[in-house]
Formats: sequence, structure tokens, C-alpha cells
Amino acid sequence: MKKPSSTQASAARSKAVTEKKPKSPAIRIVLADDHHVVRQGMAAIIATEPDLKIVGEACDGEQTLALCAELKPDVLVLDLRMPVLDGFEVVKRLITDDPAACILVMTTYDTDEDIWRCLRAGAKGYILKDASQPEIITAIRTVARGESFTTPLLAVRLANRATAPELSPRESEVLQLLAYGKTNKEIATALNIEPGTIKSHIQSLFKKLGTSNRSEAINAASKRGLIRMS
Amino acid sequence: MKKPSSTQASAARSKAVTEKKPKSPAIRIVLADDHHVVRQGMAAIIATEPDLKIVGEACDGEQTLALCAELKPDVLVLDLRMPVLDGFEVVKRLITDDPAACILVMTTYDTDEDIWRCLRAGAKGYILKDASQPEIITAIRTVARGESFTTPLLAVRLANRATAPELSPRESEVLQLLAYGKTNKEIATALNIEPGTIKSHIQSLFKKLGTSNRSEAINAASKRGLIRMS
DNA sequence: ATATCGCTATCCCATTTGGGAGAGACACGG
DNA sequence: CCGTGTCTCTCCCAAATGGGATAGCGATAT
Repeated sequence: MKKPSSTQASAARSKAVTEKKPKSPAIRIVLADDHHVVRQGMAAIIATEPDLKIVGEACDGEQTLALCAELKPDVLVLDLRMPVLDGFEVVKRLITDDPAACILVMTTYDTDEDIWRCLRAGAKGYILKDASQPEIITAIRTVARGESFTTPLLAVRLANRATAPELSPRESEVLQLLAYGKTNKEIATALNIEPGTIKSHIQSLFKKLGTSNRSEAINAASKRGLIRMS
Repeated sequence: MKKPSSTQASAARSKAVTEKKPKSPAIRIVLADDHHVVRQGMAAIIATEPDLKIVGEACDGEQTLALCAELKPDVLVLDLRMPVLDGFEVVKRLITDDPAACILVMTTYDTDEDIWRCLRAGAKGYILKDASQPEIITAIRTVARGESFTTPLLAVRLANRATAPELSPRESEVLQLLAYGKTNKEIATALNIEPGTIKSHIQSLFKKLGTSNRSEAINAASKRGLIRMS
């Protein structure tokens, strides 16, 4: 699925920095973040390292895909929350095209579930936006070598997350509606099944989440990023 | 309560940029954000304007207070989410000291309640981190003149928020525990009152939030930022 | 072919919750 | 002093929820 690099710049407002031939083989980076401030900040940090070079910037998921296809960067530094196509989708698609792609996910306040999904999908690294400059640089270099980098803090949380049972698709649906404040009857109507069946699903949910009532379930699910309540 | 500016740099790791006498009266800015990346980005953006000058940076609430007391900046650009002391507290204390202080709150994904509280406490402006460079610059200049600046998008949401009734202190307590997944009996025990009384409070909550069950209440409260579930 | 898993459904029973209507005590501001 | 609001508590009743057991059906994996 690799497109030849002759592809014309196809991303709408994406900004492909004009390339200079690097004397030493610099690490070529694409930066994807919808916040202008963050892109500026990353650019400033990366500019301090001569062997790191931002070759393109994107501010949504589609641009990111287009830009990566076009520029074939050594590393993609990727924000999870982006318009149009979110970070997780981007990771999935890029890894499908090229399983060896080096993706460093960078995010602010995200849940274990997001992190987990991205790493499972093939992202090589995961750092938080409050990381220090050296940590960011190290992470980029490590991922560029094809190795994986994860903040120790996250590693612990991921260990917990790994032991938690997955929800079935139906359970996820029920959980969404439950979290939205629907009654069993309403959920049943929405899903076109019997209210009693909803009770069964909710019983399963409670067991998997380790909770004993709806509110606790909403809490647990929110913490784990199984539902989004914003 | 204004301390003389002779105060020694007291903030632990705060970074006071060495002052040069500006030829034209530049707008002196203190930047408070716990994310190194964001500080770098803001610095880069502000550096493009000759009449704007960052005189200090802080990465938590206490540093921010110390730095403002010491440097008396024209504008404080303040992130809401910070360790030690959150942004709202900083606004409150600074405004207490100097009601004319020019504070521009800058944040990412925050709730109407946060915004509302800050503006009510006396912040002059409120922008989102995904603002464009011109918008950021304009916001800083506007706030520096003592005028107020708020993203149009936020103005609408604030209008809604203004009509919502306030919760009483007791109701807030009950809401917290309810949202945590406690039963009426548990809440009663925690607050040392009768379970029946909890029901009364919850009835009030439902009316004020416009909900009819716990899950909906958790939802509404979360949206409005009345509770925090992370 | 057999086992497992997910989805569906039903029955019973105890507990919790939601809705309504009061009412006394206390503090605060006009 | 009087109204208002908050916090407290009570009683009643209907609806929703939580817990348990059980079971058919289809798909999928072993």
C-alpha cells in the first residue's frame, strides 16, 4: 500500500517544510497536533537538536495520513485528540500500511484505555505533554531507532489495565446508554431487546467492572476511558 | 497587600528572565503552565511580537503567585490545570490582592463551570489552547489594556451556564458522593445524617440539574464541571 | 464434535430509588 | 420582625434496580 513519494502535496492546509539535504542523516519528523501552541512548542524543543528535523506539520487526522504517505518520515509525533480523524485511527491505518512505522503518541490527560489501544495498535511510544525537554528528545530518538519508549508512570497503569477483562460489543453499547442516564426500559427500546436482557448485560458489566451499581459503573468506566463524558 | 518589588526570587524552580529596559513600553507577561511544551510554544508565539515580552515563567500555582508578587507583570497568562494550586485559586488570590490585575486564562478541554468561576473571580479573558496565533496575540493585548476578551464560542456556553441555579454546599457534598457511586445509606453515614434526608437533597439536585435519576445527574454534573471524574 | 462465548430471555425476591407532601430548626438579610 | 433559604427529618407508595439461577440459540474456535 506504500504510495511512491512522488505524490503531490494532497493535504488541504498541511505545511510541508521545504527540504534541505541534511549533511548527517537527520531524523525526519512529522508533527501532528491540532493545537498551534503545542506545535510551536515542539518545534522549539526539537530545533535545539541538530539531528532532529521537522519535515511536516498536520493539525488533523486526515492531513496526518496524507503527509505521512507523502513524506515517509522517520518518526510521527502524534496527538491523540484531533479533529476529523482521531489519533487512534491514524495509528491503526498507518500501521496497517507499514507495520514498522515509528509512531510516538503524545497526549495530555488521557485514559489508560486510549493508551492501551494505541500501543496495542502498534504505536512505539507514549509520552505525556508535561514531559521535560530531555524526555521528549529521548523518546523521539528511541522511537526513531524502532525501539519502544513509555514513561515509567504509564507502564504501571498499563499493567493494571492489562488484567481487566474486555467488554463485549453489546456490553459497550449498554454501558454507553447506561452512562447517559437511560433506564433499563429505555436502553431496551433503543437496542430493540427485552428490558430483562438489559439486566443480564448490566450484571455482566458490574462483574467485569467490579462495581455494584450504575453510578459506580459510570465511574469505573469513565476512569478506564470506556466511555467519554464531555 | 502589594509586596514591594524588592522581594527576592522565592519560587523554587521558577525562571525569571533577566530584564532589559525596553525602548518602547512593552507589555510584560508572566506565563504559567505546567507543560513545558506549551510554555515553549507560547514563548515562540509571543516572540513574534516586539511589544510583548515574557518576563517570567511558572509551572505551578505557588510559583505563579510568587512570581506575580515579585514581577508585577502587565498580564498573567494562566493555565487552569496546575499542580499544587490550581488556576482558579490563583485567580482568586491575585484578584484579592489587586482587583485590577489582568489575567488571561488559557485552557484546553475545560468545563463551563471552570470558565464561569474564573471569570466571576475576576479573570479578564479566557481562550482555548487551540486558538490561532493572531487570536492569542489579540487576547493578550486586549487583556493588557484592562478590557475583557472571550472567545465567541465560550460566550454562548456561558450564557447558558448563567441561568443554571447554584447548588447549596450540602447539595454539592451529596452530589460528590452520589457521583462516586455511593448509595443513599452510604452517603447518609458519610455525612452523619438520616438516609431520608439524603433523599431530600437528591430531589433538590434532580430539580436543579433537570434530571430524573442518578446517572443523568452524574452526566449533567460532569458536563457542567460540578464534579470531577478523573 | 465439542466447548466456549456472546446474546437473548425468563422467573423470583429483596433492596434501592424516585416522587410527593409536609414540617421543625436555624441563620441571614431586608 | 419577617421572609427566605438551607438543612434536617418523617410518612407513604410506586417504580426501578440489584442478585441469583437457568437456558436456548448461533457463531467460532479447538
